[in-house]
Amino acid sequence: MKSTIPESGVPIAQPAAGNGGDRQEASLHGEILLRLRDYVVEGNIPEGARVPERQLCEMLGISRTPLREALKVLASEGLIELLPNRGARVRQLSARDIEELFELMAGLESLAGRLACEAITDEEITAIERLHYEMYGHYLHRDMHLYFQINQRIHESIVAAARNETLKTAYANFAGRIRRVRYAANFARKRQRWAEAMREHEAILDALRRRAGSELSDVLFQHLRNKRTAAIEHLSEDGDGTPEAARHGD
Amino acid sequence: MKSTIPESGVPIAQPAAGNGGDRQEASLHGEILLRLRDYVVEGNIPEGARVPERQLCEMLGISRTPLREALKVLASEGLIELLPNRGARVRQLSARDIEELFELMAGLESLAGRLACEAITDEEITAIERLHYEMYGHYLHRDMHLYFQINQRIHESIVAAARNETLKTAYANFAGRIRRVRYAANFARKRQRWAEAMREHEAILDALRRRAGSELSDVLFQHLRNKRTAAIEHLSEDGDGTPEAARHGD
DNA sequence: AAGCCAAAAAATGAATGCAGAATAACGTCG
DNA sequence: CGACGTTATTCTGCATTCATTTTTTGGCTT
Repeated sequence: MKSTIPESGVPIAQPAAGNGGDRQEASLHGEILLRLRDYVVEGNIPEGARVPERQLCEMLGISRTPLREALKVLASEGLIELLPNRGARVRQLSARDIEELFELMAGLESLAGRLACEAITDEEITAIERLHYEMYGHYLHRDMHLYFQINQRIHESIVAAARNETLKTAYANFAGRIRRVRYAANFARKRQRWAEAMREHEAILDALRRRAGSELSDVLFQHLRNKRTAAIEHLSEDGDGTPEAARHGD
Repeated sequence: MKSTIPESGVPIAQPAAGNGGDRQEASLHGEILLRLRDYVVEGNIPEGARVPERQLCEMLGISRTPLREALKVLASEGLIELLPNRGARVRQLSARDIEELFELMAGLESLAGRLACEAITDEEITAIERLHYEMYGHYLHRDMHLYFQINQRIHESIVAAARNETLKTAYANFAGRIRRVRYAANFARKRQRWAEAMREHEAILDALRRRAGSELSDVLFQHLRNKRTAAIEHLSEDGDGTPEAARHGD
């Protein structure tokens, strides 16, 4: 049997106690949607692999109807592809696709920064400052894993401070699409780039403190664009490997 | 009054010769999706109105299965709402929703401008200049309709020049969501605001010519933000509706 | 007559069934 | 022995059917 889906994990098919921050908790197709989305985003299905409906139905213990509804939605979100009469495949992102997504994310976060400057409270800035220093500590200790975790939280905080739910949703959507490669992108950072990123983060914080919207917008965009560049380089260097650098000890 | 959908028009239910620039032309649910999306975006269904599946099925001459798939997608696109066990409704945008969408559109177009500066050709700039002067003519003649038409094309040209299909798609998606109110937003422009918009457009063109990415990003954002403000003011002036306005198409 | 409860009708959500396409399996021919 | 054409199986796409939920309608009580 050429099961494209690893049956070992079985992260789906459980009651799924508390679902995430999305609507549609009640209906079955909504539940399925949330689980399938997570399942795909987490990378449980190899890229470009065929996703047989039958198998997923058994996995989820449901009929094909709600599953197919969920698949349509996932396709509209850009996570999977629906080939006519040939089923669903996990969307394979070309290098250009990834580049475009990074640009888009940079634009959205740049926008978030600009908006945040108009609405952010001193308390929120203080919170971000705390995160920043914590991140700096991880940087000094060369703890990439924790560093990226905090880094993520900082960027999320900025998006949250923009006070724009629509933006937040869109941001989350696109973030989901590139989540796999984003992982690689993070580890693409060499020492030098890492130091650079830290300096950029200080500039971000500085602009935020001064509520300098345009400036923050600019700095954020450049920061994320650099990240993108690093990611692209990394991807073209070695297809997928996450070598010794992946161990956060260093 | 039960039938929330005007049966007179019947713009759907035809062979639908050439469908638009989207994928999924082959499958039935894809076809349905395109038609339903247009149908909703064009404002054929009153806002907040219930959309009975049965009626749409008859209208489209299909069974409920593909229709429901299309509805799920439209919901994920934000055009309609799916209330559990209570059917689909055309999404009612609150003032805040509209504001958020305008901000988002401004951000996307601001991003487009920045990216465009890196890739745009002289020919494209010349084309936009031509559009600009044409628009200026309509401005002088106080021809709002043609003015807005050209205005739209200019903004589309900028998005196209960004060379980012993902951005373009996202832009189109959000544009669809606010298409109704956007029309109102255009006519919200009073004389004074109109002159201001013209000046801003010149600044946009100027920054574009110099390929000044950050600057163009800034100018575009402010330009669209002003537009937004005008729209919001306009909406709060005469509460809701503008049903007759929707007639004129674009 | 107004309000409320109950039963009927209709609509939604999900499962099953069926036709057509695509893939796999098989046998034949070169 | 390999390539190709044919058949069989699997899978997708849509329609139909079944089970709940909601909404309506009718009747009853106050």
